[in-house]
Amino acid sequence: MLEDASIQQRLLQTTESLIYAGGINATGMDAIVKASGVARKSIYRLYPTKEALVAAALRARDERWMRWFIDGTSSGEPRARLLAIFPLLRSWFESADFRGCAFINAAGETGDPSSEIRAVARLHKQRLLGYLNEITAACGLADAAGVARQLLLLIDGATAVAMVTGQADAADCAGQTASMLLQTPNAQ
Amino acid sequence: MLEDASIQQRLLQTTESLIYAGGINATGMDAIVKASGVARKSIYRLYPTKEALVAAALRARDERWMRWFIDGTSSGEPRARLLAIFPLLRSWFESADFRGCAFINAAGETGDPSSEIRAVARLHKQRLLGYLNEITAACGLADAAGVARQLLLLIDGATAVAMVTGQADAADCAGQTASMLLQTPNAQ
DNA sequence: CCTTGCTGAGAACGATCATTCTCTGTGGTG
DNA sequence: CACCACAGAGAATGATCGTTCTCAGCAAGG
Repeated sequence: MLEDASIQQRLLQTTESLIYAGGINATGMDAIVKASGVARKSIYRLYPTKEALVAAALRARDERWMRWFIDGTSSGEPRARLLAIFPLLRSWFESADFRGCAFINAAGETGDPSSEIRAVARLHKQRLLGYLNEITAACGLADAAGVARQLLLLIDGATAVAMVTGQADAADCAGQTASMLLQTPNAQ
Repeated sequence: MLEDASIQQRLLQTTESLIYAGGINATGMDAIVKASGVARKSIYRLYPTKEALVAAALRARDERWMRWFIDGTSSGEPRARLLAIFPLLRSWFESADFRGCAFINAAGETGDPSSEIRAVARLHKQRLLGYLNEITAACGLADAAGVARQLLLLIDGATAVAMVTGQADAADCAGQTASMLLQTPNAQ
């Protein structure tokens, strides 16, 4: 028997990329079964419903995305780490399968605010904000929490604009804005 | 006979609010027929397919939203108009049926980049950017076009964050960032 | 060997999807 | 009055949805 973890990872990975590429509602269980090679019965034993499967796939994406984001912004002095965010985003925007923020897309597609999917999206933004807070605090900024929130706006704004318009240089624009924020008397 | 415009407006208005509240794919034609009181046959005579109907409803929302946005930012001197954007956004975020930017949501739900829906979303962002450009140009900023793009990022970022987290004060955060942008030596 | 439990493959289910069709007015124009 | 195009209501259609069920194969434990 293949280990449990293997089949589960394969299922979550397939689900994640299918719903990221085509949307949640437009992705049927048939497609997930066919693309992942995991049997329907196994899927429903692991997750009681499609919504639970999608939520789990989004949680897996959260882990992967945050790891990618942290890896790309963890070297150098704090200020350089902060400004490294935006070239990193640009490389993401330029990748062939870029389709915006999976969590904003998922939340936008989900009507019910108390849905598990919305909860995962909220958690992702909280985690991202928490990490941004670490960096701004390390920069010694007077209002580290406030600047972190501003950075979150710039990141999500650039991601949304790049998704809708296809212009990857939205990342550069956000980066310019961020460097202005660091030049204000905000710095300690 | 009720005028053509009346039934068409009623249809588009109903479609718009249903898909804004529940998403495109989750909103069935049955629901649109029932909520609008417009017969199926009439809908399909006006629009050949659901996608065309949704695109038309989004175009109608574009007009309505832009009018609302321009109305709320058209009085006073240019700089005041610019800063009036963010309280206006906040009032939107606080409204009961706020669900983020309808165009980002729609684009995020639509996999095909060449879809008509994506085209409407692109057009909306272009129109918004064009209007922001008018304001920044009226402010006499050195890099009016660049600041307009930054404002667009802040607006979309605040809208996305407010949608996911439910925190309406994302608008205040974006407003603080915008007023910093105006204090930099960017001003002419 | 036999049982037990999980696998993949796929059939079956009722519900709902977008779309087309039929039927019954109904209001305006000749 | 007769005609015609469109209105609303809803039935029919074939496809697809999420979910459950069946069945054969295979690995591990007694």
